[in-house]
Amino acid sequence: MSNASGVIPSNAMSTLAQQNPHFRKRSQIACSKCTLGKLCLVRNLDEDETEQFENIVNKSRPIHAGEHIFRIGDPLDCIAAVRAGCFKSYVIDKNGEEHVLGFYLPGEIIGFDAIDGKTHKANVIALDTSSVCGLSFDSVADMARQLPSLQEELFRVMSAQISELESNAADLSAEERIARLLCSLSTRIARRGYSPTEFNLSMSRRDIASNLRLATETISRVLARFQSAGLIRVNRKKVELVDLDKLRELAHRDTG
Amino acid sequence: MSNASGVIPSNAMSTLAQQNPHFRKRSQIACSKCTLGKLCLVRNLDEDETEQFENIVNKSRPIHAGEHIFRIGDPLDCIAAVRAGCFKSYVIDKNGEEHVLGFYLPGEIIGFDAIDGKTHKANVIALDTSSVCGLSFDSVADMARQLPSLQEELFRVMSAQISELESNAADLSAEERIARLLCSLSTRIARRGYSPTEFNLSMSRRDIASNLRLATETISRVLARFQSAGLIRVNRKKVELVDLDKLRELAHRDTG
DNA sequence: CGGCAAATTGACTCCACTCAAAGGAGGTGG
DNA sequence: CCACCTCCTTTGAGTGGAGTCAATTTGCCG
Repeated sequence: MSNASGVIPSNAMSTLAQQNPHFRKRSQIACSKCTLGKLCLVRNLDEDETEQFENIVNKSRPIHAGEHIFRIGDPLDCIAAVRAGCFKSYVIDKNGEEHVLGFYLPGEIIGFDAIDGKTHKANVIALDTSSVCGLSFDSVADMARQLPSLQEELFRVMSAQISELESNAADLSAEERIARLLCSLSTRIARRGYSPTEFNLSMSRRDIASNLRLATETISRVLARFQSAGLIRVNRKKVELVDLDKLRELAHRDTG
Repeated sequence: MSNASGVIPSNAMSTLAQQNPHFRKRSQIACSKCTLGKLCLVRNLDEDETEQFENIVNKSRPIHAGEHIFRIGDPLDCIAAVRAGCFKSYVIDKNGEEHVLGFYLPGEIIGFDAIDGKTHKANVIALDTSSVCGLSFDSVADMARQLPSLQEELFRVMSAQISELESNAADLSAEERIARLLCSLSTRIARRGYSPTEFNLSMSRRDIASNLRLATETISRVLARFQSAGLIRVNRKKVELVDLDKLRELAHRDTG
């Protein structure tokens, strides 16, 4: 499947964060007052530092489901911190097949893969109505040299992404992979104070399948199997994790 | 398979880079005179900066095949830059199965996954007689705040690792995965000035299989198939890439 | 209501795994 | 130096989990 609909070729995109329409400077909501609170890069910054940080943040306008914020080849103007909604990153292989690399929830940073080579290596598209904060990477790096705890946080988040990707490389069965994704979403959603056992799957079955290297039909079948085993209850996009412990057990094959 | 042979439990390991026997300060070979030259983190440092950098580097003694330099749970004293030889990183899952996360060649940095959580997330073992430079991560980070090009290089290398891991997540056939590994090794070996078409596989078939999420037998079979197709010539650890172009074609399914 | 895409369900296929066994290669001890 | 042992690798035969193909159902939106 190709993403047909007359998309803007990436080289038509602007090359500066300030010019990218998604990341234009807007009426600010101070980082210190952001609902994400301590989930973002400002985690360990004190009041003064947070204020400093706010100066390099561009809040975006609302982004509608289906809108791209990055495309492969875009120059690394900025990385993005998800404020609300949900994104997926993906590439298209030479057979025209889409491959979903990952999902991004509020508080997570998109674009670390773009630092090497200074161009984005994946397309990133909103799955829900969303918003992001754009961060000029150069400015963040500059500021990180002044603020040790910002640099530390950057290294930490990148390191966590490396760990996460390494552990995703494991050779798991379809059930294990799906259990793992459900648990991962649960944890990440819970961090923001929402229910860890009841949430919406913003992504389609096809997106899940692509991300987990499975067929769409397998997702349906395994979710049905989980449901009849009493592990979850699922209806379209709504899932309830009935037996989170057992799901976690299924998911965590690692760490001997 | 479990790694039996009376290994030192990780908590018996020392907690400071200076105490870790692998990374004791030794007779220095200056970074500026290192055979790796511009492959290491000092890539973009000028003469003075390189000299400064040398002060935080601990060269290791020779490390024999089968020796560990990190174990899961070890505190993040230092990360390691491979000087010579070859390493693999791996975890043991709860079934006692080893899973190989990656291979490391000279010039590559081991341990970025340890920054988050400040403990190593994988075991790292030498596959050949090897040596490494130990870098106290805290010192590197401190210095990165003084030297913009060091900071840039750190971000760049971590970013590259994220990209690499993302692209490894693709759903490839056994042939594609093996072709990709061969091409990857070829490129990384060529960077150091050695032949891109003739080299040694330091790792066993089993290690390759584990890393690529395949069975050992599949590695043998596919290599045999590649050989009879005239793509490679292989004898035990020795491989010659006869038709590198066709291998690359097989490997690069990505980037549409 | 009608049209379309997403999701589900069923039947069959195939790639890679498992099980099994036979060759090498390298190391050790007598 | 050779016999022996062990581990790694290769090769063969059969199995199974997930994919493919196809048909149907469901939900969504104009």
